[in-house]
Amino acid sequence: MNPVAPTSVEIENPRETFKEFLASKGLRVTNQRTAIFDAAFKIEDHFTAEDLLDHARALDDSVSRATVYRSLPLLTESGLIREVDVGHDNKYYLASHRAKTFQAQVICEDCSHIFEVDAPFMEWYGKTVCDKLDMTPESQRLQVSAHCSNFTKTGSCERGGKTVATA
Amino acid sequence: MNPVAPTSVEIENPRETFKEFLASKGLRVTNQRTAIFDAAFKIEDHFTAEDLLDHARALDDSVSRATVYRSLPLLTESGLIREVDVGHDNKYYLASHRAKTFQAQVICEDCSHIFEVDAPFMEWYGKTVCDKLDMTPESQRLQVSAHCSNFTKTGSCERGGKTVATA
DNA sequence: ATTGATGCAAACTGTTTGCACAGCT
DNA sequence: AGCTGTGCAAACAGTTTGCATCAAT
Repeated sequence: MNPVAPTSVEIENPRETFKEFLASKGLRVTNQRTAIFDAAFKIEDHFTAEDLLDHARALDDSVSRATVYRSLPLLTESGLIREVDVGHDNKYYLASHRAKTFQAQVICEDCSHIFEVDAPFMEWYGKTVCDKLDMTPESQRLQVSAHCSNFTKTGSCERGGKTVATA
Repeated sequence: MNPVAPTSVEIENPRETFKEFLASKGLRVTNQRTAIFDAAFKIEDHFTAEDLLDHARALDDSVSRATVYRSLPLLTESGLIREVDVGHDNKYYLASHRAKTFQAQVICEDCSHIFEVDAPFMEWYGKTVCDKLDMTPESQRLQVSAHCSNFTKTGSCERGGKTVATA
């Protein structure tokens, strides 16, 4: 559909990839880490640390909050989970296979829903601006806060559970 | 220089404007509120709540942390101060007369310095994307995290105190 | 004189950390 | 056995709030 859409990195065996990542850093593959990873990879939406704790506990009830917080940096470092900083109260995360490389977020002010939309030009923009400042771009993010016209009318902006919109 | 640069709203008498804002909401003009506003308007850089407390106390040492936090929403509501959410640990603010309407931020990962740069296309982008989702854009922000090549070489990326760069 | 605004300190939220114990390898 | 990873609870940072007092209108 979109001829220049950024490609999402599709990983064959993500869990194995995670284990390899741990091994490569000399870290152990524990039940908790596996449960946390499995949970994170399975959640279809953007999630918070607390959400992740809930889901991970459903898989292994020995998982503690501390371990979730200690694992999150590992997950993001491995590239399998990405941090989506909306600037709101707490941080959000999203499994990488649900997001493409350069995407912007549209945050619904009414229901807090986060839509991921393609924004391939972001890379170019970051480079252009950084060149002028003699800097090297590391990452960029583009976020639009918006109101759902559906919500304003009907008082609800549920979109049938569709979370990752490719507008 | 820039033919389509967004214009910064220049206010003749900002302190008076703030007083009028307070009056219009039936709020009292207190010494503390005035001190906090004066401090905020005078700070040349992006500032945190704590920075503002320091500066406000220099003008009126009776100002408390609680009042600063209680005043910040007033300042942003009045439009005289704007919130610049960098997603980092704490929130940053900036006097509106130091920022233009559509600007992006380049955040130096090395010294945490925030550069404001023109990004007039943001408005267009927000509208375009929101149309597709049947939403109404409220605000948009574009942020680039970057490394300062100067810092990497010399271990310092002070740019002569220049904070608001118009790249 | 009213009634809103303030300072203080305690509460709160999200996250991090010290410590003793559990469990990989 | 040795040492990493864990759960627990306490610590932490930034922000919010309840309450008695203070001061703008």
